[in-house]
Amino acid sequence: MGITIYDLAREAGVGLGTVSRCLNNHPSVSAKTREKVLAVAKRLSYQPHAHAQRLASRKANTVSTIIPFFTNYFFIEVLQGVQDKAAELGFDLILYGVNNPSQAEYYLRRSLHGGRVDGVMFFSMQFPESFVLKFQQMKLPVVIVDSYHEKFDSMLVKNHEGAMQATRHLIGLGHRNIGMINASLDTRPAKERLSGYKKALEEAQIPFDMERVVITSNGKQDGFNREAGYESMKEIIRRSIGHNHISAVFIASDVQAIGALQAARELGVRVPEDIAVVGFDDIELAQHAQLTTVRQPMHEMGTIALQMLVDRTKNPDASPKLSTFLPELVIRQTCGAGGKESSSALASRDGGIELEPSAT
Amino acid sequence: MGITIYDLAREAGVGLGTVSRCLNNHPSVSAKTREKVLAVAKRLSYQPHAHAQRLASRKANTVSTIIPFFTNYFFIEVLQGVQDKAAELGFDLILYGVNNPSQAEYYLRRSLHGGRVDGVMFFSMQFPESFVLKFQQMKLPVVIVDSYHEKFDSMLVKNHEGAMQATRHLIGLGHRNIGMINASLDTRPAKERLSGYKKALEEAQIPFDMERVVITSNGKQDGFNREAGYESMKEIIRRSIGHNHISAVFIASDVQAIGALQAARELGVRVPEDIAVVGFDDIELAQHAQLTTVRQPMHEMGTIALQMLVDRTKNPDASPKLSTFLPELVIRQTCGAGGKESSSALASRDGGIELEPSAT
DNA sequence: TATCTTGTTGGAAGCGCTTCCAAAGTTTTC
DNA sequence: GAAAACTTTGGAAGCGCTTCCAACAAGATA
Repeated sequence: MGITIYDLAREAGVGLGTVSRCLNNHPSVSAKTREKVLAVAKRLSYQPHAHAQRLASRKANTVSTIIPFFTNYFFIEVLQGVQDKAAELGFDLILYGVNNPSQAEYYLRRSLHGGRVDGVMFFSMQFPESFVLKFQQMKLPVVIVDSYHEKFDSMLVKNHEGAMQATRHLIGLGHRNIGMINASLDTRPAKERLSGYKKALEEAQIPFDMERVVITSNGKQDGFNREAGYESMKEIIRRSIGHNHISAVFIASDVQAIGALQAARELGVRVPEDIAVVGFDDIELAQHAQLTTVRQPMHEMGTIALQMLVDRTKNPDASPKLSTFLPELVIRQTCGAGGKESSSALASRDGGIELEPSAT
Repeated sequence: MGITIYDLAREAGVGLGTVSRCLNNHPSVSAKTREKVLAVAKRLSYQPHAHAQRLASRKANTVSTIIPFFTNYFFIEVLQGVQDKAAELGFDLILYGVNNPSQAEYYLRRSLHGGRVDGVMFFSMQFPESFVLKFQQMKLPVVIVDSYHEKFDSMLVKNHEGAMQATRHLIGLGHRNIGMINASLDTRPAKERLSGYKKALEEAQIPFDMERVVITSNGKQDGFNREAGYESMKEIIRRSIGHNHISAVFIASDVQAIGALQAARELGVRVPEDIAVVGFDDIELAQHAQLTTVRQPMHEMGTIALQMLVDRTKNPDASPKLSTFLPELVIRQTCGAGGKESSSALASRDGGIELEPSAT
């Protein structure tokens, strides 16, 4: 069916190896020959057979992305970054959407064997210990995004610092009774965001009160979903009645915050007048809801994650790197600070790449 | 590195071909031999090398999905369906996110050559004529989702009918002055949804007035975005002042409707008391916004689209099929009909698969 | 001029699998 | 009991490429 390098070789009057070398920019061909071969390739609109290349070269030029519930807006935006970078480098992206842990393992196995991919990007989940050794033995690169494992390259947002910024901001606006809506503490982000919240309170010598922290981890995504936010906000408002008045909430994710705003609206509680709200993530929706939030540079995280993975293939034995991002507060209206729309604040990547996890 | 079928053959004491046949469920092996070989394969935890298989069998077991702006919620939900079905059939999914037409062509070319994929799913865009012949010559299956081309399998939602349902519903609630917020009329859905809106008015003998149709096709996604909805709603409300009072709007997509609701809120216009709203799509958010809308069965569309593509690979010469879906009205609160939350109305797939485009 | 480099080139081997063909084994038929 | 028919098997060929090695050409060196 297609044109092969044999055709090119015949047509250009050169040998088989020479054609391959021309096509792959191998140094040891004369400029003249290269030109001739490339011209012929162009004329016949030759396209290499991907699988043959991959079989012979033992490189897949493909990475897999293992992503939980990929309707979650955070992943989508990170994935867009990954996709853009992959396109730039000529990589293909295999998408493995995961609905439960056993599925994740299936896809890990699928990625591990069969030379299908050169590396795996593993998102936001605890990397299963039972696979650690296997990946190391196979020397198959892994980048863990939004989670951490000491044996692999990881990429994290400084949740603790982000949560501190958010809480400090509320404190700065004069709030003292600040609640938090969180998700399941089994997840790293929830834990870290809680600790940042605490820390900021402590700094300001406001006593921490677990009564003001509401966690609804119903159903999917460990509680990082709109319904959970909705329920939690109702609970916060309920608890807030009377003496224990809560005038502000820090919410662990924007999706939850969207639900929370809805709840407030339904109960006739005004935001920010009656209760100020700060979220976390800066998903696309946040801007429209005028939600003050902590921005994670999602697109950028995606591009860098792919780059890390590719770098790792070239340098498999270096020790694992941790790349951290410092998120940035984006002030809009739900906090009551009234920023109409903060200047296009882009989170800056902090500190570059470190060898060991930072204090987070 | 890995275990090959040679290892299996040696270990099981059978020939090379026999191993391959066992692994592929070829009928002509005795049950005994098959069992023996499979046992060995399991013991050595053999995994076939994907690229070798693909090279030898000339099947990629992979499809590519070419999707515009894949942060759009509609695509994400369809994609989830595709992904689920792909997992079930053991297919890999290559994701090609597109930001402009030339990129789409690049990915089409990439899909076309090199045996990379067995087929292409092309989403929501006009399939470029310059590629029609190429795909036909290569006999590479294409399924066009949410758009249409006579030469390929296509999958469409009956936008016209959906829009009629939405508009009729508003009429049924007593509204006479019904506006519409639409996106660029260069797109098929916008055109069809407008025509359904018109038709329903006509049925009820309400004169159609172009003054009541607002189109903001600023920027991306041909106007199917939140900002456009926001602006359009402001415009609708502006135009609505005085004699020309508009008491209801049909909005061409949920993302726009989300923006529109925001605009209404900001201007102090109550929904549904002052203005009733019906959207289109039923994205995840719609439920939470209590948006009455027209449900597209997105997940199901995805699974069926993949199935169509796979079927087509087995039967390349049959004439192109058109599969249409009848969307279904989901009544929530923004229309004022007060459905607390309609029973989990699932859109039903209508009429199955037809050979020629229906009247749409 | 003879020898050594260096730069280029052709093509065999091999990546791990599928598939085809011929051969061997088994059962059926007359 | 021999021929015919079917079942099962082994292994060569080939998928389209990369890579290695040997070979050759052309300068450089003495």
